[in-house]
Amino acid sequence: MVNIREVARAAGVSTATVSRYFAGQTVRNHETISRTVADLGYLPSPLARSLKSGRHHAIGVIVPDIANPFFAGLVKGIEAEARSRGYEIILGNTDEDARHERALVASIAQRSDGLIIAPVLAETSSLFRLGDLDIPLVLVDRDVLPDASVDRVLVDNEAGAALAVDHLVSLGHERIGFISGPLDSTPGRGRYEGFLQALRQHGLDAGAEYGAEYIRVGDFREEGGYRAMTELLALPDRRRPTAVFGASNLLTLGALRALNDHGVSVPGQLSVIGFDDLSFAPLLNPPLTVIRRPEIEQGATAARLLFGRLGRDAGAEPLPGQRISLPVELVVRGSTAAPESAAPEPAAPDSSTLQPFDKLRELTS
Amino acid sequence: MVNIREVARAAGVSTATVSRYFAGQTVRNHETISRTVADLGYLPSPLARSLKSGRHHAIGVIVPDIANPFFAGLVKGIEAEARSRGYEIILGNTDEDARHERALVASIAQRSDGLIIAPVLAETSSLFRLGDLDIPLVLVDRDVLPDASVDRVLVDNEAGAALAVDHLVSLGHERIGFISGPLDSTPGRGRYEGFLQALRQHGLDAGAEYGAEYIRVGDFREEGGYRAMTELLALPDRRRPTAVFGASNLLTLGALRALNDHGVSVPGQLSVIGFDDLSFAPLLNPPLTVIRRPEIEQGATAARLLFGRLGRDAGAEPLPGQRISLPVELVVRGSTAAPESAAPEPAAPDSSTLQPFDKLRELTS
DNA sequence: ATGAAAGCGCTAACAG
DNA sequence: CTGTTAGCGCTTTCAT
Repeated sequence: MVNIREVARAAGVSTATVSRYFAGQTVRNHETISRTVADLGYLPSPLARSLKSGRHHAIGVIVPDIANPFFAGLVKGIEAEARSRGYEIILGNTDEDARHERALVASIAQRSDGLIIAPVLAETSSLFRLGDLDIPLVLVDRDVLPDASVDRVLVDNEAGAALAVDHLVSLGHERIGFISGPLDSTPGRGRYEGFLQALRQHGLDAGAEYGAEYIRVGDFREEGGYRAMTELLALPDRRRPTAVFGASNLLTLGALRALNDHGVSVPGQLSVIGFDDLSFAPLLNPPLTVIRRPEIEQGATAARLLFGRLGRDAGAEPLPGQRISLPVELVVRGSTAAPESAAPEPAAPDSSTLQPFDKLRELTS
Repeated sequence: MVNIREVARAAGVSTATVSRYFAGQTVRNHETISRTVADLGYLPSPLARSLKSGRHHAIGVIVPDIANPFFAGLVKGIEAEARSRGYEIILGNTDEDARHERALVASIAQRSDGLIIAPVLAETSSLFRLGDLDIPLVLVDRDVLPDASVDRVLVDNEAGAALAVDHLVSLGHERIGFISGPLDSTPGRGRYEGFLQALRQHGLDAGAEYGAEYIRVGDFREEGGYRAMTELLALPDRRRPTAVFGASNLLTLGALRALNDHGVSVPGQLSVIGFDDLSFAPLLNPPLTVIRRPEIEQGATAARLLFGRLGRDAGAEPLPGQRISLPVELVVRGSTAAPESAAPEPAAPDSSTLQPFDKLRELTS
């Protein structure tokens, strides 16, 4: 690797002049230097520059699972925004593991100028001390800290859940199952609260009894969705829900799989709506009705927030932590419809309808 | 940021001793140093270390589209493997743009010890000079270079395509459409060749005429799949294919969307098989039969190959470029079945069958 | 406009 | 085992 000294020597100037040349300052031997640089194929070492300047020109991005389409989209949005400013992306995948996350944050924070992180779902107590970081931080998707000095990009989970309930109620549903995410995470909690509140607003029972029957709380994984749906299907026939709201894409996918396996037709026997759109949601069986949130935009927004802080002088007065809430929208596709009882021809449940639920008991025992 | 000098002073030793302490060498004042480091919260600067050692402890990963599930899985596999060795991942997203790719390679190569790249699909001439890089390189998924000194991790595209054809032929199909990727890319070309060869092996016509009718060549994007499928559907009824093989996940998804839009039932009127599995393929309408290749494993393999090179002494004799081909497998789900004509009751095509194709002409005009 | 020189934080001879 | 010192490649005063 050719360095600045060799260039300086070959061009007959000092290293300082070559450095100034690269800084865009006017130098006498512009031409000579330019040619020498090209001849030697010289490139300034980013490492040495960083050591001198104290800036890495890189930002860290830490997500729970890059293979989850939501986070992949998030990263894509961040990458584009960072790249356009000449910044590198250092990627970390926590696998939804708090210990792992702590290690990643420690390691990546040392090599970047700022961090965007979608924190692991876990008790607050087990969380790394984000406040200890000495670089700017932007939290995405999940809000885990009371610390006022970090930015956050979230979506209006309450409004999203309410949108889902409104939609189902307007179709005539009254027994609505809810497959919830963990309540100690903001998305999980927010969608849960939004669900209950919307239910009450529609004058539907949302008491403890309702919760015990129709609400299943789990993690955000597909397996949890499968299990929750299976449990809901196991309810006595007359009390089983006519619609189900899945609190995340994976949860909903799991529920769909359970429905498939148990031969329950959607939306014929049961309507399904999910939180989070997916590129392939229109191709699902049936096309999935969802609450959509803009994942790429969420990433881009987080990046812009971060660069806003990075651009400020070190001496400037500290910005208070911003909290940006992105809007969600209802996308109606084929998986939601009026409940059977509300159909024009209220066909008495025949054996083919009942069978899946009977079969179910064996499966869940 | 506290540095090594402050630690040395506080502990009453020289910086060299502190450095040795961190290198795991035996030092007299182990205890004192350990305590001082903890008190001051000292962490060695990776930047300074790298400048000194010449190693970044980071590898670059460049993919065409991180939001594509295949590449997301690939990155996940690489990340896990790198992380377990204490290496950082620097991520680049080319958006399938050769110019963009060149810039990314130039930028990322300067900040990492090795590169794993799934190259953009483009004419060879427009490719960056990978040979010019002075760090190890592993090519994944797509093979673009004659250069013998780089490693490659690919899958057996020919065998995969043959697997798909075998499956369709065994079901009784004889007019098989093929939605191909670009022929100037190895995956595109390989699957194309495999398709044709398998056809011939089954004694089916695979001449120029066949190609003109049943083979549609495009890019690897969903939109291309949609268009190709639309064109295939526009063929005169008696000559239209009874099955279609999509050369990539996006291509197949696009084809499925076209089929949906035109009201063609799958596999009733047309069987569909795709290259690349997807986590949600079982949930598609209908569950998609695919040729599966292991994306996470492909990423992990690429990373292992790269670290194999990184671990070698600079002086060691250069390893020849390895070429690892990972196996593919057929996963039969619901989107493939015997053709209509082979069904027990060969129902004469009625208007409902014809309609979509008639409607089609308007749409494609 | 330019060069000499100091220094970012660390490691590795070298001499003890 | 330990301290002194040079130096990784660059930028930036400080003079000139």
